[in-house]
Amino acid sequence: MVKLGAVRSLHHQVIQELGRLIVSGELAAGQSLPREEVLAERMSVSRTALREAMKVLSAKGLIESRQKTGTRVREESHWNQLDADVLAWRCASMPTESFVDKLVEMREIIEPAAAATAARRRSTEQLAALEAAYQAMAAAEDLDAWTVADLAFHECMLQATNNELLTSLFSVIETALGTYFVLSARNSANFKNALPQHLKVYEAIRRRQPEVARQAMVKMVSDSRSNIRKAVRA
Amino acid sequence: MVKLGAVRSLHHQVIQELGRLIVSGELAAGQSLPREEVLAERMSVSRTALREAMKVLSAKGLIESRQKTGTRVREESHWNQLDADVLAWRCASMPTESFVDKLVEMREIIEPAAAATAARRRSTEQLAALEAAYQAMAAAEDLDAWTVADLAFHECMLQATNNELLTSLFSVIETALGTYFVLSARNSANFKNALPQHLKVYEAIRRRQPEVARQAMVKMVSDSRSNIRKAVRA
DNA sequence: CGCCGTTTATTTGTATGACAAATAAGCCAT
DNA sequence: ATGGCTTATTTGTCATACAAATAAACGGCG
Repeated sequence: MVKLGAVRSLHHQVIQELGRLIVSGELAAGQSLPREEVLAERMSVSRTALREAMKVLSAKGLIESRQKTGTRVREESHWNQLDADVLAWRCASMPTESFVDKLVEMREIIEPAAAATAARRRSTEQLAALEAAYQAMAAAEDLDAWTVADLAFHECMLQATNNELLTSLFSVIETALGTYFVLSARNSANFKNALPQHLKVYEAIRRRQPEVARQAMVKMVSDSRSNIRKAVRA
Repeated sequence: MVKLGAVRSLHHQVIQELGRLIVSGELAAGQSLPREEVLAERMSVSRTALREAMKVLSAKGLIESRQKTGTRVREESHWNQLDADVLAWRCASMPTESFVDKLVEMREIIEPAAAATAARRRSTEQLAALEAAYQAMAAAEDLDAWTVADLAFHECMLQATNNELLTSLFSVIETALGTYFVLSARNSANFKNALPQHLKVYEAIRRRQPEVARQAMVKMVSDSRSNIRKAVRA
């Protein structure tokens, strides 16, 4: 997932570097950055590349530039917390339980509601896609295959809500949690434990039973929560 | 809310202009933009300013640039749907009922859950802030005062969840809905209708009763939904 | 004729230098 | 001490040149 060798471009590197520094707190809120010319030289890039990066960080709410005053790190409350990069930087810098709890909390709120909505709105095609994903999970022989199918299942379910905001939100949360999922899965010997629960969710969505789908999903998420917590602690 | 006269900067204008064009569909997905030099001249800005804008749009997932190939508009599924700008552009370009419904749906999912979480986690200070907001609503003499206090109430409640992801998500939804709220409020003669429901939510959070808070909020949101729908149709 | 490596042409990426615009801070006169 | 004026500093914008990547054209070879 994480492209290690692939250095996409200079300004991309700068975005990553500065973003990480800010989100991790090494550059505290309110603190002002060196002026562009100096910062550019210090990072060994041209002012052009630096500025392109700063515009992006600015769009993410991390910094704020004004003429004469310079560029300052903004308060945490102004950050685009739901931006994929910002989330990734947080995951990298605070692998504490508390942040994982917040991610899981989001999941607990979103997924059951999404399951219920999907049960109400899914089209025939969407149901077929969901079934295909389930079958792939059932047929999975190794952990990697199962993980791929699992993600596909959740993706299909979200698309079946026909609300792209919901889809987008969850994909963000999922990505962030992915960091820890890898860990949790590596440890679990029998990875197909959750299969029956996925079946329950699928069946409820097929039969258009929102409340049944919601309850099944509540259970599934709460189970996986304890797994993730165990993995993070370890 | 919307700064009409304030033209922040050139690249900011470019971001807005191109962003709007893409989200509205006037620049279709897959379509490739003119090359930078041409596009810059066509928009009467330097290539530098244009590029700074394009990097931001790229970060929002709207476009994708590659050497030799040029810059293309990305599929809708790659957009950062939860980005404040993207949402704003959507609100501006598709004032259809269906999008409002999606926003309201998000609200129906988030707010009750947030109320319940706040009832569990709120600190004494956060409760005090919530009460202050409620008192301001009760004391409001005109619509503007009430609107400000109303927003403050919801803001306080979300902060009381102590989950900044939740806070951030809702503030985005709220901003987007704000466009329509204005309309709905203008028409309602007795704007203080919702006051008793806010009291119920506040009381439940004070007494640390998650389920009561959730139910009260469910009711409040569903009431406001019908108001908004009426307003949008009008 | 068709395949495959090479060259070329085009487009984005990066660097540099110059100037415009805004504005905080210092200065000066009152 | 205060209010307006000047100045110095920093970001904002522009123009130009070159580097790097790579799709497309080319050309040699089986």
